[in-house]
Amino acid sequence: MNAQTYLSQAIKSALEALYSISVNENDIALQKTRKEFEGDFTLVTFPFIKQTKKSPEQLGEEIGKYLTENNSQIEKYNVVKGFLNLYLNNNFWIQFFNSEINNAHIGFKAANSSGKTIMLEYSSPNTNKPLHLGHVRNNLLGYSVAEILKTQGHKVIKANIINDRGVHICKSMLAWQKFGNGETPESSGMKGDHLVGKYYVEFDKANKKEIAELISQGKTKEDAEKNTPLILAVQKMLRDWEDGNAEVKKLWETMNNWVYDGFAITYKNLGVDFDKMYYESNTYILGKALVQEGLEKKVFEKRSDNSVHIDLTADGLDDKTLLRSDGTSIYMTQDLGTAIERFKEFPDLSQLIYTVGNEQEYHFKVLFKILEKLGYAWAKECYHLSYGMVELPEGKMKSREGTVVDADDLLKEMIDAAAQTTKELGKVEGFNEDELNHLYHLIGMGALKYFILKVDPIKKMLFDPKESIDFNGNTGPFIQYTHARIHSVLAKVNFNESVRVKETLQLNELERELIKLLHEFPSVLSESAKQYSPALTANYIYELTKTFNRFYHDYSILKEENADIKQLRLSLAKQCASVIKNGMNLLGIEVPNRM
RNA sequence: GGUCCCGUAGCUUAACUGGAUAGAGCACCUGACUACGGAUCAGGAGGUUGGGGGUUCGACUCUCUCCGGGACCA
Repeated sequence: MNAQTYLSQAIKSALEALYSISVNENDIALQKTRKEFEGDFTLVTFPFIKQTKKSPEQLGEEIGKYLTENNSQIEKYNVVKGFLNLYLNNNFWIQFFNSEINNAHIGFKAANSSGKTIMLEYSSPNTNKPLHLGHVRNNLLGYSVAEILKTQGHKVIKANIINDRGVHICKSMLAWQKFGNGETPESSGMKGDHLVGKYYVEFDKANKKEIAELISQGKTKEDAEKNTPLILAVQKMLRDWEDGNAEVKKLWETMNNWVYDGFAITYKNLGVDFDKMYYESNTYILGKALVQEGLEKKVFEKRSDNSVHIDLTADGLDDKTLLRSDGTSIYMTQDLGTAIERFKEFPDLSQLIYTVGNEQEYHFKVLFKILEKLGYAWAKECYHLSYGMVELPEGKMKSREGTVVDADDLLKEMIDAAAQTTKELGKVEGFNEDELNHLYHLIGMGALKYFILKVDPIKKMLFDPKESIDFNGNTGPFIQYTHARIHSVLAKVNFNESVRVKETLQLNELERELIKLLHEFPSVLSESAKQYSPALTANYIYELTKTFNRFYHDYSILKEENADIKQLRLSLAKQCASVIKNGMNLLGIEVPNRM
């Protein structure tokens, strides 16, 4: 049984027996005992002083005495001010450990056992330029949260909606037409997304010249920006696209396909995947039907100029336009239509999660509110997985100032750094070329992913390339190294993994600590899922790893003479390695057996 | 003008739903068993949790206000 449950129940009966007060088990504040005190869990007694009219210390003493006398597994207690520290006996922890001894996935609930289906949308790039550092955080976060949700028995559909239409891609197309001379990824040797991105930049450059030209002819800046020949041509191209002009569509398809080929490589290197791809060119029309629906339900109103609105001022939001007077639609309208469509497409869907940066918080607040007003019960299950911006030591990334960190460049740098360190340390004799490359990739990505995911998603994070390449301390490679070291120990012996540990064994303080940490993993996972935070999982693995390293340093596993203790240590090492591996996998990180 | 997020050691960060002396890593200083893998381990120094008020047995956490950084809506 879970230790907190066991203790809560015991405390509940103690309170009833001693003071005839009845409390809800959830109101019993149990926390891990801090390291400087002796104990496993601590009961805070302050909440009960009013009802019992006793001092916190007295309560602690009385409850502690009762608990140790009436519960065989509670061995001893001590009281410090209003804190009652409870110490479970070895037997309790060994029983727990034995119960999990053959479990290769401690803390994981059976796949699809919750009956809940969640669609988690992430990545969602535009097709006019390659992915950058900001997308990397999005991708890692989305992937990891999806994997963490699966551990709770949810069925998760990873979705990616690609913004493949609009002015942005037309800019690349037009510039390519004008200046490209038929250049292709094959002819240039450039990755497709980078090639298309190059023309997006070309467009911007050429357009700036035209703006300057117009201004020198006496136009205002504002006027000039709207009326350059290039801008007018792009607008025409967009209209042609919407009218289904065959030539434009063909170019559009060709260039988008270059981009998809490029993205596929980046996704593969990042190790992220999707169950469902959506393309905005297929879904942007869905908004139109939605507007009709909203008008019929009298949730939206049509103004005299034919524009459609919803007034959300009563909800502390604004008056939101959903259809402009000229009939052109708006992101919000598309997003509404798309959300509704998804619940039609997957009738068993219970939740929709959007992984999008925090600059869109307002957008999603409005989106969910409107869905609610339209009467969709699932609206309250929609969730914006919001995350902070990634900043560089020199400040924000700005594409105009060329300070954007390209995803592909970044991955390569990380992998190169991993290769260099690995070579310096020289521990990989016997690896062939493929194995080496795989190892470098795994370490480089481990460093990058851990660096990004260990930070609370909501916070903006600073990305210092120098620091991310550090492989010591609280880093991915540190954890990977520990795994490799455990593996190396286990590889040296034959031991029967399913032999249960002798229940009368005395545990030393670190063995005990490690078992307690393993016991904690299930609740870390459920909390991680509840908070949509891979950071909780990351920090836990680090804690486990650090504790294991201390244990490894202080005690010998293989040279232990007592066979029972040796068996315990081997099993313990094996389960620690397993939790480290499973936990890291949830962050999208592989762990090696050697490095 | 309105709404929202963030502020913790020099730097990067943690703290479970309000609990004990605010934990780590990097950098800096000092050490470690004739190494089950030193990408390791131990110790030192480093904090008025942006400032001030409030709520209470107790506040990094809740609340008000101000300062600073950022975002969004017209």
